[in-house]
Amino acid sequence: MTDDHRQARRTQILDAAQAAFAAEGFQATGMAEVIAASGLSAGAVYRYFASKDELIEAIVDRVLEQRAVHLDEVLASRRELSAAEAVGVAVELVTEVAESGPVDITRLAVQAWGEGLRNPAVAAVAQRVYGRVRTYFAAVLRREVEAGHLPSSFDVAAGAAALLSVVLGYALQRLLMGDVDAASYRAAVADLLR
Amino acid sequence: MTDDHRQARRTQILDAAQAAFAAEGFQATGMAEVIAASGLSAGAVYRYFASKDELIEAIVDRVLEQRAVHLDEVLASRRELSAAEAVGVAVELVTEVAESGPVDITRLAVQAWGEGLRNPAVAAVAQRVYGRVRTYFAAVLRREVEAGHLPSSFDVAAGAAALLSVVLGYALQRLLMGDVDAASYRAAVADLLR
Amino acid sequence: MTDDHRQARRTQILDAAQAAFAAEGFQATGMAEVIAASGLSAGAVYRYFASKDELIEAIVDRVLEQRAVHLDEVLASRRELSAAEAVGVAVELVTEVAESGPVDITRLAVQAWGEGLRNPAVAAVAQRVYGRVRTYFAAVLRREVEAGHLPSSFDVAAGAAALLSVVLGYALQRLLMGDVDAASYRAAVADLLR
Amino acid sequence: MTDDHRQARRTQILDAAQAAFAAEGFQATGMAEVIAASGLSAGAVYRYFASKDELIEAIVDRVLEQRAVHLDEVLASRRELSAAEAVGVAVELVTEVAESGPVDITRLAVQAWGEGLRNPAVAAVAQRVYGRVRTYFAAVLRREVEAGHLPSSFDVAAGAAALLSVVLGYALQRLLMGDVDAASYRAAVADLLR
DNA sequence: TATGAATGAGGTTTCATTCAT
DNA sequence: CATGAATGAAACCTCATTCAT
Repeated sequence: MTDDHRQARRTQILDAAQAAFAAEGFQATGMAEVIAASGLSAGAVYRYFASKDELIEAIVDRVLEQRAVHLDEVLASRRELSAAEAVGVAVELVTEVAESGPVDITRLAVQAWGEGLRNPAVAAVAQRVYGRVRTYFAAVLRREVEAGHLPSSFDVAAGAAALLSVVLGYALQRLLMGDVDAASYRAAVADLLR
Repeated sequence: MTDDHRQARRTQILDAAQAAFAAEGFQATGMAEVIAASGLSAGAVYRYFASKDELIEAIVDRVLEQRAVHLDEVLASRRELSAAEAVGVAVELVTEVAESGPVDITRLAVQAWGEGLRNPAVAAVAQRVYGRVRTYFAAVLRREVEAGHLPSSFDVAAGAAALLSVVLGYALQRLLMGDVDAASYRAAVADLLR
Repeated sequence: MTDDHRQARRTQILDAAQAAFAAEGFQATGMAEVIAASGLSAGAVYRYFASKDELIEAIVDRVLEQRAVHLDEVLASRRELSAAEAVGVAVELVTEVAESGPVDITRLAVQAWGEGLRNPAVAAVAQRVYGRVRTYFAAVLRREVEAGHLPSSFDVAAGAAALLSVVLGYALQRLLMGDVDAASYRAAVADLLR
Repeated sequence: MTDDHRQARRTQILDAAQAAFAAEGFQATGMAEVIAASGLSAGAVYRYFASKDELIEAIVDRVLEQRAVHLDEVLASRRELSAAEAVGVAVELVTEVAESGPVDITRLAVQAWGEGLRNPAVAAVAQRVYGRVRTYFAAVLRREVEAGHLPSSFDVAAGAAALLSVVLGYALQRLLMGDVDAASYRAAVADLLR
């Protein structure tokens, strides 16, 4: 059959798996749940993904990649942001993604972190995608150095990691602590970064 | 038997479980592995922990609690820290803990985050412990507001969440990305916070 | 379509199945392997053989029948053989068949024996074909009795079974033990039968 | 628990598996059938045999080994047999074993031959046990050579293989053809070997 | 109190076969 | 006539947990 069909089926399965894995994590979710949620048969699911691990990797890749692409798009439309603004945009995006759709996809990211500690393929995906986000933050920080807002000795790469922390930490605390408000968080970050 | 004995056995089991869970995560680690690592029998382990979930909860509680206590102690000895210094101390503590001992306990924290999304008891532990850390950061920030380094409108609670993000994000990126250096990270955070 | 076409397709499938089944046995070989080896689609294979069992039966029938026909031809050209010579010719034929072609078809015979124990249709094929071979051996032995080389009380049918054993046992030991030489075996059999 | 217990359980499982595999062959028999026949749970069976393959190997080993030991004992009590007598004894033993017990164990031997073609461990067992039987037949034949009943040029190893063929071929035809009588077969073999 | 053998439901994956296109 | 995607029962095996000793 056509490649379109293949993509459609993979998407159908990934959508189902995304919801299932987001709810319970990768290891605690059985393939039976994914299969039932997909509306397909076990055989059909295994035609498109050779194993649960392959499915997990595809899910992580898709979710993280989509978020990064999303961030790229938003940032491309908003030029010359300050560090505080860039982080704020990312925080806003996390919030929007979390609240859109039937399941909160940001839960998957947290699950992916744990999975990445035991599955090198998942770790590689995280490194690639988060690396790209850090590269963007690094560019923003470089401009801040050039503008004299940060010392010339400033380590842009380490700073980018710190900004990424602020974003990932927001996503985590939003889910785990449940008491973080996007607007307050953004405002506080802006104040902290001057 | 005596309560001492009971505590000794629980510690023995928790130590074994800590190493096993840190390596592979909670769900992917079998009780058989924990039991073998503990040097006890299945029956003995189940005498002290009624279920795997109870064991997980105890592990998470102990690990997070120990870290918070550790942080308390260090901070109690270093009065009147700035926000940057407080975060720096926490980052340093994460690094020390990670590099001490045969297994990197910070891996457990990341696994606990994922587990907390599906297990309310684990989430409660995280909320309690991370809440305490945030309370400390809030106190630090309050001093910064009083000193005029931050506007009087500054939301200390949200700011404390952001500082916690910087610490947790460091622990995460250290494990998952593998390219974050504690000293550079601390320096960059100090520069970013002025 | 024409009957020729049908025969061509069946042969194409049987050739593929023969190789696959010879390698791994009937039960351990999946239809997927047969289908892939045949170069046809699953649907096509099932158009010509209603089930795996039917395919197995057809394979066994073809292979055993071909061997028996082959033996008939060779024996028809060599009249008035002694028992030792007849067995020797059969042993030679087994060796030639085993060593000709990309896969050793004699492996299929051994697999067919096991299959015959659970599949009456396969057993029936074996009974028919091996029965024919025994009939031929019986004729040879009858001549030996008439020539006075064997007592008149000699049970020709049982003797034929024994001679068949010598041939089948050769095929088996050649495959399973791997240390039987056709020439030595023939010579030893000739000596044993005087 | 004690080693006795372990042996008892293994025997219990092997007995059940023996019956199940004899009926349907190794590949066509599901572990569920073996487990049900054993009266144990799945987990218990897998405590004593790590995999189906390991169980198959243990079954083949036990069955072939028991037959060889049995043959050794019978032959040890009957010294100075002729080749015809030795084969006769073996044929008799095959018949007795086949007819004793609730399932015909000789079926397992035929299944083991097919399995040996795809499973090297099974082939190794067959080589070892049948090799021992051939060694015994070789000793018998050596005596026949020394007694002048066979030429001094006689290849005892090849001759032993031929005698083994007569025994294995009897077992096979008894099962597959169903029309071989032990007494007639033995008499015919005796006549053929003079 | 401690053991570890036993449980059996549930895990992931494969398989012969069908049928809409 | 031919395709190959889809089926879903069944395959092998693991697992958290229990309980007789």
